[in-house]
Amino acid sequence: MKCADMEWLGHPDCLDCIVRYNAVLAELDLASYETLLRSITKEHLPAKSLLYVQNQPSSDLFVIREGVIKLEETKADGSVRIVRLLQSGDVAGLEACIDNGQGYDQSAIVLHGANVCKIPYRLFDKLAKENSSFINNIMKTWYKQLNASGRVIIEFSTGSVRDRVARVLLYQAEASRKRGSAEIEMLSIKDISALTSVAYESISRVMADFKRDGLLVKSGPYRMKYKWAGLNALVNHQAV
Amino acid sequence: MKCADMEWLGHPDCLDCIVRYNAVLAELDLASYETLLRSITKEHLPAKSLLYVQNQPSSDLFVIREGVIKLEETKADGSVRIVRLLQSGDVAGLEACIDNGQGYDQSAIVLHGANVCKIPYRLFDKLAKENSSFINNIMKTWYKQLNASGRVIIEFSTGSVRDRVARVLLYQAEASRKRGSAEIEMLSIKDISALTSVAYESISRVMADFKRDGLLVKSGPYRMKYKWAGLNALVNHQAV
DNA sequence: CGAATCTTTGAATCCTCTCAAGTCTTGTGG
DNA sequence: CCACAAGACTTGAGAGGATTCAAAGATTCG
Repeated sequence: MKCADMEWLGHPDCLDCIVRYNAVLAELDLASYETLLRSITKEHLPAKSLLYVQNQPSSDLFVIREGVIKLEETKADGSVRIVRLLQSGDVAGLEACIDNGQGYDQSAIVLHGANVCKIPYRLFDKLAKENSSFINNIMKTWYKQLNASGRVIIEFSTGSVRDRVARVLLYQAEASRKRGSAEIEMLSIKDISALTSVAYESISRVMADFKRDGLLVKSGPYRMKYKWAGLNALVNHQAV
Repeated sequence: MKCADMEWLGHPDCLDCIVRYNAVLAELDLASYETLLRSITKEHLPAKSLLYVQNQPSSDLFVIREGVIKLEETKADGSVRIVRLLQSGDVAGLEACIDNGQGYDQSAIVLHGANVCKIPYRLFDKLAKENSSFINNIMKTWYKQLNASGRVIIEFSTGSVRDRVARVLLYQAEASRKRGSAEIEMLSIKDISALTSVAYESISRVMADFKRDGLLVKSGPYRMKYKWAGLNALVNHQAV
């Protein structure tokens, strides 16, 4: 589905999305906008589809609008690890653009369905050359995102299993809160396992505890309601 | 010690260092170089001194020439974690410059003594404004550094204690190899503990094993010789 | 040389993993 | 719309690794 078909130009959603989340395009004049927006496609991707594959030559970057995307990295020894989770507003595949289409660092996999905007690398590159502050802003945003998510990953990889799972849930909850929702889109137990480096059976046990304690209540397929305060207390080792 | 005093201009060491490691200044003409280099100071810092402190307003960035610097982050609950190790050629404090002097993300602490080049943020900023490709290059370099070190940190945080310690040692060994040395500047057991989130007693036990097996031999204060092949085999779970 | 700090080592406990056997979901095809 | 197969999740029990607490032994630096 082409942007033009969607009346992207001036589409409040789009402007809001790109400008707000990347704070990048504010300085471009409208003509540049038009060029930019017309070659962006808006796509719906079903569960388990691939945005891109690790090491493959890169041609696009993506802005996530809805849903959760996991970035999986396969190491030399064949083990797979989720190194980041992307949600609404996050950008996927920028590393490849920065590196001139040399290849993606990870594979990007849709969890339970997602809406994304696909931006051709060529466009990105052109825009970067025409407007030098564009790439500076992108880089700053990207740096912050990378830095923040790096910290998150460390938190998912340390502490007791209980703490780790609680932190993953809180991370999910935080994103859902921003969208004004009281539900989270559940990661599968195996995904949480790949994210935390914990055996999936152990995750299952902890999740069962959380449900017993009423911290989590299933509210639909792949959906759960959560108790923010309770999870927070867990992570900070306080009484509820 | 001012740059001018050290005959920095044209100093092969300096050109080599900045140009080679950051691939950033190559495009600047010599006049720009002169402005730049004169306000850079070269400093020797003793063990345990601070390059900067977390959250303090930032005014400088640093290029590490010799020695090891640890970046420590204190979390809200008071716990401290080493989130990165910097060695020769790495850049410290760039995040603060990108964020307009808003404050450093971590505290940077010298381990056993270090030589660094201190670059005022103002200079950096000025240069960035005068030369738009400057900051792009810096960002690319920085992105790669951040990305690589993020991956390293994950490796330090997962797997058995034995694996983690071996990976830390290998990481150190790799840096020492680049300098053409067969020794590593040892981290203290507590530093390794803060880096791997493992109890320091457990680290001690593993290190004792390594010494018993001849993988490590003490060669001076804070110095050790290492067996590359043996450590590698450990991490990859192969026989030696 | 001596105080402070860092490291080693032991033993008991606790946590997490592994293996194994079920149960529950989800989505597909009749 | 239901039934079934495949995959996801749960739960138990035992083994092993890591932490903790405690006390003694090295190092380093002034």
